Amino acid sequence: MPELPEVETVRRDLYRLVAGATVTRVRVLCPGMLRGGTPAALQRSLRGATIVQVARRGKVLILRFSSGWSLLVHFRMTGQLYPVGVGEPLPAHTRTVLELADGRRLAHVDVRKLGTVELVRTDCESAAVSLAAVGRDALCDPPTPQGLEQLLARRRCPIKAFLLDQRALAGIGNIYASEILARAGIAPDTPCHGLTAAQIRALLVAMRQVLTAAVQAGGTTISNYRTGAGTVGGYQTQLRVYGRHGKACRKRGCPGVVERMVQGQRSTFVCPVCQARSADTD
DNA sequence: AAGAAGTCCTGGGCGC
DNA sequence: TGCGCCCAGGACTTCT
Repeated sequence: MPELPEVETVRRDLYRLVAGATVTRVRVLCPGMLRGGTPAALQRSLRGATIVQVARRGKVLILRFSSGWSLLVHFRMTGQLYPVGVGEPLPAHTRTVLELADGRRLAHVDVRKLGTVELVRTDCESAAVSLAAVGRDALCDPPTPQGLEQLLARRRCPIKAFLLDQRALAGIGNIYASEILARAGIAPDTPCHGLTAAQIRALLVAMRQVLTAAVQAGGTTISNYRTGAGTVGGYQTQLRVYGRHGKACRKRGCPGVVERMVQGQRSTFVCPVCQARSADTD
């Protein structure tokens, strides 16, 4: 479940490992995952081109090529992207392969095929389908407390649902939404418009702290996330609530036991002590 | 118009 | 041992 810290880790690894590499051939093994393009168009646009930049917006990874084309990769649940060494076999569930001039292959692996790959001209990136509903980046371009307050005042949905909505704030998924709310001490089902100014400031601080620490740790590996170097992340050992139902809250001195609840068909993990609903938010 | 619910997809875990 | 069921959840579509 790659979210912002995982995609950022992949971005940094790929920049280090494949920037400057030249594509000699593109193999599309699962055409159904392509968005707005054909295997032939990928071949025409990327063959002979050099990877010049690796960027990210929200959870979307952007490979920019010297030919003036960009490849937008969304990992959804199980996507991975990493170079495979010369002579090594392609991993199971490889969906797209960029063969490189030095013999390595940049493999796009996705067990569940929920991810997407979109070819778009670099000068028209903002018009891409993959970026159409992507708002400002939660890590690199967060709103001010006043700006967030204005956004939240208009929304009546639970704050957890707001954090998962990529149109407002891009990059946060189910794991980090739980973690950010735990750190901020906010109950996930608090209606957006019921948050106090102090809670909104705490939310922004928690968001920055959690996302920054997760990027530093190389992301969270719960099931099959891999970094751009093919290794596992390290943030799973620092998770405060996610996946820890029945275990003690990790906040120092807190006697709470983490609970699991279902909200919008998604698991949410919460410490009932740190994240107690205040009486006036109902 | 906003929010809720359904859909896609497949490996792994679980119960019988 | 093996079968079948259900779960994981990001984003899109459809419904209310």
